[in-house]
Amino acid sequence: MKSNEKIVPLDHESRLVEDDHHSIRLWLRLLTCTNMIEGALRTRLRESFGTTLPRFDFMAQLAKVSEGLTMGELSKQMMVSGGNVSGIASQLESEGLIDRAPVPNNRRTFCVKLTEEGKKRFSEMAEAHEQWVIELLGHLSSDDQQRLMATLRRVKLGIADSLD
Amino acid sequence: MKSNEKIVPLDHESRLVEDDHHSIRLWLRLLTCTNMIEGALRTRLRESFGTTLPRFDFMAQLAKVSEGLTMGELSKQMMVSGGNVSGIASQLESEGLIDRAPVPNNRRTFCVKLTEEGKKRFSEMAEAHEQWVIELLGHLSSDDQQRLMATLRRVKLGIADSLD
DNA sequence: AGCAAACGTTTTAAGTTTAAAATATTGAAG
DNA sequence: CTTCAATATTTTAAACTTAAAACGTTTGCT
Repeated sequence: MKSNEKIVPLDHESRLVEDDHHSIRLWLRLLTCTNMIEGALRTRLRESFGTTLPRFDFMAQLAKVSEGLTMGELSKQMMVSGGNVSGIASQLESEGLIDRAPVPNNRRTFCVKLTEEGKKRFSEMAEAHEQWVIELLGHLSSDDQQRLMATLRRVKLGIADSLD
Repeated sequence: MKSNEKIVPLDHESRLVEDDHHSIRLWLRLLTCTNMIEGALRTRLRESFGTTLPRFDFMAQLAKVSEGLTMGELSKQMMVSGGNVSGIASQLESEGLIDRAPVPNNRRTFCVKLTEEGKKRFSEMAEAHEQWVIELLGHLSSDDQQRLMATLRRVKLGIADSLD
């Protein structure tokens, strides 16, 4: 069974088992919510702008930082593999939306930035994207949003913690 | 800017704008949490059992329902495209973990079930999976878990609502 | 200087995912 | 009975994703 390597009074143990199932259900619900939002955003990005979520995310990271980012930083921010950002970058570069500039004292890295065209295209998409997210999450009360934000912060820190 | 098609007193409007950003930040945090958990589970499933998250999810859906499911039901439950379950099903079938049986009065659909071997393999994985999820989420207090569950329920319903 | 380990990125191979087109079956209306 | 729309699934093409290997670069150590 589960969590029974420790011997505990029965009601405590059954409580533990209940909590265990709660963790799974919580995870599945979290996943469902994320999938629903992701799906809605993907569909709309495609229909409205003919682009994809990963391309949008890539550009969003760059838009936040005017100095540009290295491929490694992008990979970390986006939480995807290095090879992944590499592929998306080639596409965006060939479309003239980003620019890879060499860095003075390090020939291994690039400084990736949005081009002017890239900034323009991104800002068009970003406004629509923000409205979509508000449409999807804005029905929550301000209090709910704040509490959720705080709880997810604890989730995030707890996970980081349990991954050493 | 944003949300300013209505004219409202300035402090209300700036409050609105703040809430807007909160929605985006909330979405990004939700996504981060989900990605972290998904990544951890994927890595462990691969290292411990040489399988993948989608294959595990597919089997998990079947394990919940002894009568079996059709491909369409699986697709809906897993919230992925039909073509996707189709591909995963062929793999699992060729490995002898699931079984596709024709349905009496409808030659279009299959009834997909776990084989005995599939049930055995799944139950081994399920226990480890549950422990991993508890490890990742169990640090939240029981109260936090319950509140989070309730709030995510509202999120889910609100999204379903805003998608018509 | 020479060399090994670490770093940053790209490439590769295998697999996942999607949207859309294709296929096959059912049901219903004329 | 025939045809046409709806249903259930599979196939296809393009894109994304990962882990691991390969590559060039940097850094530190002797």
